[in-house]
Amino acid sequence: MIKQILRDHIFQIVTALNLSHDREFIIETPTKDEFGDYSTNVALVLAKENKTSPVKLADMILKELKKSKHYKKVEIAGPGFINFFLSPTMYQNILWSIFEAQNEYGKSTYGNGEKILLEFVSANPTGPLNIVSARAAAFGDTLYRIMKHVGFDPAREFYINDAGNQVDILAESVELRLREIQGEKIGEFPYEAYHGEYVKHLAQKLNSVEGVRVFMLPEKDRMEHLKEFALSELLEMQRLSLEKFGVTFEGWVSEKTLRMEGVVEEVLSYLAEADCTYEKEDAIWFCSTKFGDDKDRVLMKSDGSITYFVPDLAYHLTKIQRGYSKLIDIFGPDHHGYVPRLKAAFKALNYDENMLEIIFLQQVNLFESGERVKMSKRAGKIVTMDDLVSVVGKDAARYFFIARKANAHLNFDLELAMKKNNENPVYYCQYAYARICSILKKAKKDKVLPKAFKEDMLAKLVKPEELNMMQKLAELPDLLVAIAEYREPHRLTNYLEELAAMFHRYYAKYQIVSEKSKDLTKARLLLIQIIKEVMFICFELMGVSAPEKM
RNA sequence: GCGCCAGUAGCUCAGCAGGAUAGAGCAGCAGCCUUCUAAGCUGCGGGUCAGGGGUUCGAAUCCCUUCUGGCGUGCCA
Repeated sequence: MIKQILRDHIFQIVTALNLSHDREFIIETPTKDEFGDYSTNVALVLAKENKTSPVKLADMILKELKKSKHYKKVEIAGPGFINFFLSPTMYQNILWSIFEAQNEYGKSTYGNGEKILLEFVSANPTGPLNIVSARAAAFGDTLYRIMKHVGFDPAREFYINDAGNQVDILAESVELRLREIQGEKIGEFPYEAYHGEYVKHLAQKLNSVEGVRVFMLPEKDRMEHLKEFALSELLEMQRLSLEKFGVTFEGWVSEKTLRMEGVVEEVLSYLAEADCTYEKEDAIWFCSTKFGDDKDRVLMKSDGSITYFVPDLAYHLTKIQRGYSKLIDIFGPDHHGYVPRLKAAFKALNYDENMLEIIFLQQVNLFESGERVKMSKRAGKIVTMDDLVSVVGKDAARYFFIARKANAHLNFDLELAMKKNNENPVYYCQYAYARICSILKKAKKDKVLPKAFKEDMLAKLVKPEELNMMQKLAELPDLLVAIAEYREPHRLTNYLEELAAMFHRYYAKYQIVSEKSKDLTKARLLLIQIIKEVMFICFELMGVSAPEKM
């Protein structure tokens, strides 16, 4: 916001001075206060192409900048940086515009309505969602919300792997448990089967509804029946877990349905037409190595069944057909090897491979009393998303998951997430919000809260802490754009923590409702009202609640 | 072996897209409630940005290389 104003101004000057300006310059907020509120490297960057020294060039630009009233001071520093010290009036104007924007603040048309498909979670419907899925859900959903806020047209999708091997094994696992319940000796439960308790629960449920009738069906029909039953149950369970987590999807796409629509054959024929398939050892292969993959991949196995890859590729093609220009897949850490073949297929079929963007989330390690919590999927010992949410709550879980950048391992400290003090960043931020609400409430009760805020009330805000907060508040729109563009939601939690810290410090140092000056009180109440609104937007974008009382 | 990701304070992590003397929180030590929520605030110490080379006015950031850790490398999904 402010950066854009400064950028435009500099650009105007550079053009007016007839300077060559091929290279990009930046506006940044310096780490040190003495370097101003903002600074630019424009003179450093453009010196060479204008055949002059950075300091001389900075001097030329500075002369023009000084003509403006927006700046309290502009100066040259170091090797040729130009530092800006903004006037309080400029900050006050911006603050007022934030107040007027209300919940619309930070919204923009940056994304130009570009249709973006975010696919995430897409877990196998063979068990409860685990914590990596939870991370994906929090990450994908927050990214969705932020992208939408800055003018993209994103959609969330969950791809259901309801066909194929894993599902067969699921059905078999349920059948075994069912036989067990009905008193049959099944011996040792097979190694590959699903060992989780939830399989027993499924079997119990089926038993209480249908009992032995299940086994009156012929084998083939019985397996279909079991599959259908288990899938719908588990899918519903997953959907509920996500809903409790505040995550919904615009679309649930079933692999089985895709297969029935004949897309598998289509994809095979496309690849064949592009002359990218061949037969070997009774299987049909895709020569993905021609397009950068490590090895060729099987499309149709020697037993005539299809690999996971084919319907998944078909699914991706439907995304393009539905008009999405960017396909973002959010994957867990165990899918690295899968990307080259997808990209290879895009190339083979003459689609721009850059349409496909993969974000990898690294694994999540749970820690309890400094000890890593061991999980084992086969033994059925996984900490599920529901477990986590019931222990630490939705707010802490969502917050912790987006607080780290995607491609870093996430050490999830369960105790920290449950703590209710300033060590826990979620509470730290929420507490700042609740404090503001409390002050506003009290001000209203004491009849010092103005009926309507007016812009000129802000003139009283000149303390450095106040100006710094205004600057921080003004950063949000640029930040949201950067988050959407670089797919880095974690920067929002950083921002919120910084803002909360600024407020807590301010609160400790200054009295907001003061008997001495009514005008100052009004100004400060307006300021915290705006902080509240901005914090609310942040919480909303993260899917974390903003409590008015704690 | 090959591929992907990571390595920043004792610990957990930021570092705004190449900028000025690298920042928080926690842990440690010392303080602050008769005052709008102490679920808070203030002060002090703490670094070979894994090592080495390169690119340039300038590198934690970009390139090369070595080391360490995690993950992947199915006719599983």
